[in-house]
Amino acid sequence: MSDVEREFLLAFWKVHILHHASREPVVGAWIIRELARHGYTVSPGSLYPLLARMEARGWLAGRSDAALGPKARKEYTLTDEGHRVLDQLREQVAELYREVVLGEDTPAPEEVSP
Amino acid sequence: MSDVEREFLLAFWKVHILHHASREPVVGAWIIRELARHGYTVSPGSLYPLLARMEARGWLAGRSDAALGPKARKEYTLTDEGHRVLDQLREQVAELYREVVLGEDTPAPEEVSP
DNA sequence: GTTTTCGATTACGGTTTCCGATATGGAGGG
DNA sequence: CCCTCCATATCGGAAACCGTAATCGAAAAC
Repeated sequence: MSDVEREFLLAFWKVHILHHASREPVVGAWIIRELARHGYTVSPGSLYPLLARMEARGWLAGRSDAALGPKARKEYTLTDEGHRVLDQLREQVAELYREVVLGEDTPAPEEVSP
Repeated sequence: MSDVEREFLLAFWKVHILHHASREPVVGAWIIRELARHGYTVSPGSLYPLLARMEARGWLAGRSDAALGPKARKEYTLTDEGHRVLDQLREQVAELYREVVLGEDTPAPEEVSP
């Protein structure tokens, strides 16, 4: 696995999840497979509570075939609130990209050395 | 404060810290002020342990005037290992930017719908 | 028809990280 | 000597993450 600490990757994965959920429904097991394809490991015990938290926060809407019981596959889509959060995340990512990757300084009038 | 959840912001802030530390020494109190200037709040109880963890991981090198005791201001600079991690983070941020902000799909031959 | 396997999610106890308020050390000023 | 300021350290509680194992229902194998 990459040497980049998981706590960075986790945040990036979360943004990915919201991004993918904005385009088509996502499924927990699919996310696990996708991350594995990119060489990452995320266990069910980490991912499903994360999806549940995002649903609890109103960012994702989950639906499954109730006739198949509590462990039927669950599809998550982005809600309006989730879209709003994703839009803000896009701005944050763009700013991070400009500053950290492109090396542009955010114009801050009172920025001084520490 | 922004509506974007702190857990995203935290990861972005960490990247910022490493980025700034790669250019000039950073100080804990300065980071707190800078974040406050952008409307964010991070308390000492969160920041200093974070800086200590980054130092423990070998990403930051801290130095202070030992004559001033254990609570003298401490300047952190990026180590070689920290540079390596930052380089990888830049790649991750660039990829996230391409996919989530620009909307480009990463070319994945076997990518299928969930 | 029964057993086994598979896909997907849930459960659980432990670890790590975050949180905010408060405490602390030393310098500097009155 | 006391007070203020700067900067960091401390602390207990809460939240998030971790990985393994368990569980549910469908499908396949016997």
